[in-house]
Amino acid sequence: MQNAINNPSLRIACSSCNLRELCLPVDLGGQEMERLDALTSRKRTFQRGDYLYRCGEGFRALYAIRTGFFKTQVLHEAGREQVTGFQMPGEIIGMDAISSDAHTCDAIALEDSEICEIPFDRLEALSREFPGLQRHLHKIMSREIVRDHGIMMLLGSMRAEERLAAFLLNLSQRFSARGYSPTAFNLRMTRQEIGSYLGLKLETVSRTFSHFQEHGLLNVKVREVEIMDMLRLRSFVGGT
Amino acid sequence: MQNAINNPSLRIACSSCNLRELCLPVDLGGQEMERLDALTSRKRTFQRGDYLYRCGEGFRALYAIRTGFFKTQVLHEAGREQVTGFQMPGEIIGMDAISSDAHTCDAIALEDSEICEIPFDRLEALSREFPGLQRHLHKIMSREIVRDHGIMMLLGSMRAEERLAAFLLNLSQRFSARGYSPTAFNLRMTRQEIGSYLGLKLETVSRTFSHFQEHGLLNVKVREVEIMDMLRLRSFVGGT
DNA sequence: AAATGCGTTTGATATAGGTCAAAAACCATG
DNA sequence: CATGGTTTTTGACCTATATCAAACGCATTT
Repeated sequence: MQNAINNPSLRIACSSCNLRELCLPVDLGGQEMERLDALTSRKRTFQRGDYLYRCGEGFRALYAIRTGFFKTQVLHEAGREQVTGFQMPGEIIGMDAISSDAHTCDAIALEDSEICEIPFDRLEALSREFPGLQRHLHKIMSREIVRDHGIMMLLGSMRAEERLAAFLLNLSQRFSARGYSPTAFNLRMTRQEIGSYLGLKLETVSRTFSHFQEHGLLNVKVREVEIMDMLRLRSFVGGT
Repeated sequence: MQNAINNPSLRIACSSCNLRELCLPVDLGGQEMERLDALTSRKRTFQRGDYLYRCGEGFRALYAIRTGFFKTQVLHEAGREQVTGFQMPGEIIGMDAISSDAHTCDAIALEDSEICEIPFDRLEALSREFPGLQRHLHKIMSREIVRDHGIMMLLGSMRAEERLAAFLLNLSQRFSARGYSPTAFNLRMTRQEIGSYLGLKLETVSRTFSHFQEHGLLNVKVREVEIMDMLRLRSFVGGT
């Protein structure tokens, strides 16, 4: 954990960040952008397995992912855990903690990653000055709510194949938005983690991958996924 | 649908609302409260089955429930629907719509109900002036995110009995916070709706109620529920 | 190269909850 | 208070997914 203020090499401004279009500064004007730069100067790096925050920790900041991959999970008694999301560059995490001033889930790096820390009180102050930023912050929180509703739909009323198809299409779309291939990517998470997220056991996830492969929808080689028939995969989710 | 501005009998100010402690104005100072009063003057009443808003409708306002009961649901293709929540007095709904300027779910009255409309642009303007209100709005949105994570946990990793127990305890706690009995209440929603919310079929919900009754945990008579053994019900959720 | 260890795949079997169907209870209306 | 429609309960049976178990693949260490 380094102090970025003393380490100029880690200072990457929002204004020059290549995730600008996906992250907090979307749609901001020049003056707003400058002020936001001042706010997000602190960067931190994480290795696979490191915690960005833990359930119960005090709330100070939101975090924008610059590079890498995280998962968030809520813990129930006795090791039962539920993965609530997988986050990738340009996404903001930590909003769960605002309501009680403490984090209500864990955030764990799935690979070596880098984040920008956004002190929340300063973000609030800035968003009082700039209505555009304020609205954007509200949109980010609202988007999280909408995303969660989608997962409820998935968990509450889809079969295993539909869930996995929806999951893969969601990843595909997010990779695509970041300039990566929508059809070939590799998974950063284990079958176990996918299963937890989708409300399935890891064996079911593995079997469903195999089914998809048998039916020519995908090529899967452990963590490497190639979508062969996007349309048919889509028809699974909306479909029959 | 009446215009409240022309109907003084419907003008109930936040400052004199008995839900003050649960709703938007919690922790606000005198001046903030007055300004909020001016903003929430429009009331609307709904009958059982009426839509407060529909998926796709443009976003204008958040809604505070004054009396009654609502459900929210997201629609999937071909009639498949997922109930995402049941809302009671003092709760704020509509935040899903901020992200895309359009509602992403339906909100439907489960009984005759009354709401306060809170125009969102004016709420944002006011919260730029009053940091206390701003933080409170953020907390409300964050609370929704945390709530959704709890439901994901429930849908992703609990068995039918645990789900229903968690559901009843949640209702109990919310009735209790509103000054009603935590042990005896009646359900405003059908078995079907409970099932949709909990990711179960209505028959399973009905059977699980019967099991609980056989084991002396509850007395159920269709919509009337009496919790007989709160501790044992709790141990179901955290439990075994 | 062998050994160790984690994650994945696959198979055989079990079970929680789904499905289908019918009866019973409840509710609104004439 | 009879009627028709909806909701709920209960039963019998079925299936999707879980569980248990073994083998396999791949990466890392010795």
